[in-house]
Amino acid sequence: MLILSQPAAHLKPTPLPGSQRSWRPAGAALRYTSRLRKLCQPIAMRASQFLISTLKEAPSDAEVTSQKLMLRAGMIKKVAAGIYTWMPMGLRSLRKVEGIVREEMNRAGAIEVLMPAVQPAELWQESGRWAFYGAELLRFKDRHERDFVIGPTHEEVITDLARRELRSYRQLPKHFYQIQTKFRDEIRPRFGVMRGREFTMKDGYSFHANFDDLKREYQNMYATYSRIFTRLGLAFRAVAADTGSIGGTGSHEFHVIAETGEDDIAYCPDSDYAANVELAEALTPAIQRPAPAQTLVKVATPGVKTIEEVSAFLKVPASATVKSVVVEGEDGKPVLLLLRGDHELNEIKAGKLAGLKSPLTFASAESLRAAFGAEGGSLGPIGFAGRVVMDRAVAVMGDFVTGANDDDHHFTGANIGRDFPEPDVADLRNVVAGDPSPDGAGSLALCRGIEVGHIFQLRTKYSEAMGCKFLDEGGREQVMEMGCYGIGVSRILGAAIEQNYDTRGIIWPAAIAPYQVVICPVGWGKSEAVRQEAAKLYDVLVTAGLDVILDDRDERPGVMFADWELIGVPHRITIGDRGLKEGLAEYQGRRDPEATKIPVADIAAFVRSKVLA
RNA sequence: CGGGGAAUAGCUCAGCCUGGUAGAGCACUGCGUUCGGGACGCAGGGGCCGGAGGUUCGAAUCCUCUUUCCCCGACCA
Repeated sequence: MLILSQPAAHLKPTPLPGSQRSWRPAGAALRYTSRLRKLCQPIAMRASQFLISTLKEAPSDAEVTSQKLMLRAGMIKKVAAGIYTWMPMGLRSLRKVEGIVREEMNRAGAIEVLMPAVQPAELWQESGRWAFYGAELLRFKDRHERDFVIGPTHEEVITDLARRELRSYRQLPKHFYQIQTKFRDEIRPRFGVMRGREFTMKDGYSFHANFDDLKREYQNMYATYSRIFTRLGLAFRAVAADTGSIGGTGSHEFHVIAETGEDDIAYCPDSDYAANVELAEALTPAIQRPAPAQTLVKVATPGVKTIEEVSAFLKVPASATVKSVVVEGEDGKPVLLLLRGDHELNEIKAGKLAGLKSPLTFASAESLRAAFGAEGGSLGPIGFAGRVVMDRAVAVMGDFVTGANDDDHHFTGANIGRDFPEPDVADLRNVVAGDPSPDGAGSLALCRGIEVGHIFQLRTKYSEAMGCKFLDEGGREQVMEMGCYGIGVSRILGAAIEQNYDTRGIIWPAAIAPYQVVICPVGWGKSEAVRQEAAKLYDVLVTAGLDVILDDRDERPGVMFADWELIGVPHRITIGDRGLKEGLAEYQGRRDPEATKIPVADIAAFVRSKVLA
């Protein structure tokens, strides 16, 4: 009914899929070869056949640059919190990252497998992680009421595979990897693909007859990861890391350096040293503790609680104050930790102190009152009878300010030894910029990083728990040594953008741009000459093996330029009547301030050299 | 988990206080004019105003519940 009511002019013949628009240059031969190439070279594309879905405004819930740009460029679409569809444009980049990772993993001697995303609970119960892993592990039951999980990682499945398949030292070492979708039910998914719940990860697991061989493979992966991130065109740093909840010893994280990173990294500009701030050692200062010069004075500090307030009220720098942190000991008694006022407690380091409750637990207000006779904000070591541990930086302080264990009072001129007993000394704080590098090569600087890779020496944590054993040369049964190696494939795209963008949009590193080259014909719909030149150039570049897209949407130049700059294609060629009259085309690299005029006859070779550069 | 905010067209938002059957910009469709940096005019299509209940003659608007999303916090003496 609707159709019948429409004027006949609205009824146009529907073009067949893949058919050319009527104004495409005629000629059976050209059409034939072009279609043939399309089959042989599926990477090349005409924009009118592709899906370009750019947005002028980013959805309001997007927070960080990479997320906004990926949404605006139409690379991803949000489906639920932390869950995205990869749009055609984004998928091309994702596949390129996967391709590089796969190539280098294969080159390094690892072999690819594909494990299930859904895993039976039994395996997780066997490793002990069913109970240990929290709500991040998405669990569900099937119709038979059997428990399953959606895999956040695959140690259990691969160890199960290895114990079934590998029985002899002759079969070792083996390194299996996969590129696969993981699910972690993050408390607060954010930053688009950088902290999604569903994400693509390359995870590899190696099995060895002895520790030395594990260490050899660890080095192999260290080198492989460095090669991968170099090929991806990212500025990165390998940092020594805490082994965290996964367990094991020996671990490096690979971080892409970016302002918006979620991790703090301490590195030495003068050496290779780099470590997660949580792990970087704060050395003992190379100075002696000064002799006491002031007398101990108790001063009223009404309403003054925080270090900033104390510092402002008494007009002393925060570095001349000592702050008190009270945690619970194994026996439930409070333990006082002393830190310089301007330093932060490192809970990982503190948690490793002997005799403390694990995990590290801060004392309650009631127990503070009972043990110190004062509230938080007025606590200090003087007069406290329990155990006290001070940071290395505190150990060299004299004449400092600290809480008086009396509400609204502080001491000035406090000194260790004279005013309270000499406490134990430990490394309790986060390093700060300017601290000496632990490798002695200079001083530390801090930066933010996005973790895109992680390598672990797992040792026998899982093989032991799950009975993954082999027979050695002597016929003795031994537990395998294991390593595991992860790369956040989808996160890499977000990280790459955080590192490479401008006001116009994304600036993809060449290796992972969805297309290498875009041809923008100005006046496609009305100029036969433009169509011919553009189509010819397109065919030449496709034949040359370049990853090229021809923007035949017949949009105005401003729209085309804005779209492709947003999408971040590295190389753009503009062809228009104006230039053709003089035999010229234009080339503009994504980072170039303006276009360069190049003779039409040379443009293909010119672009080719740019792409290969 | 605690606290705050939001939910209206594909996207960004207005309307809500002071109830009266829903708007703008961008996007989309048609026609015309334009045509080298996100064009213009005219004419259109598109929303059970997150869901459920209540108050009312009448609810996007007021009330209750619910769902979803977002933000902040979870180092502090």
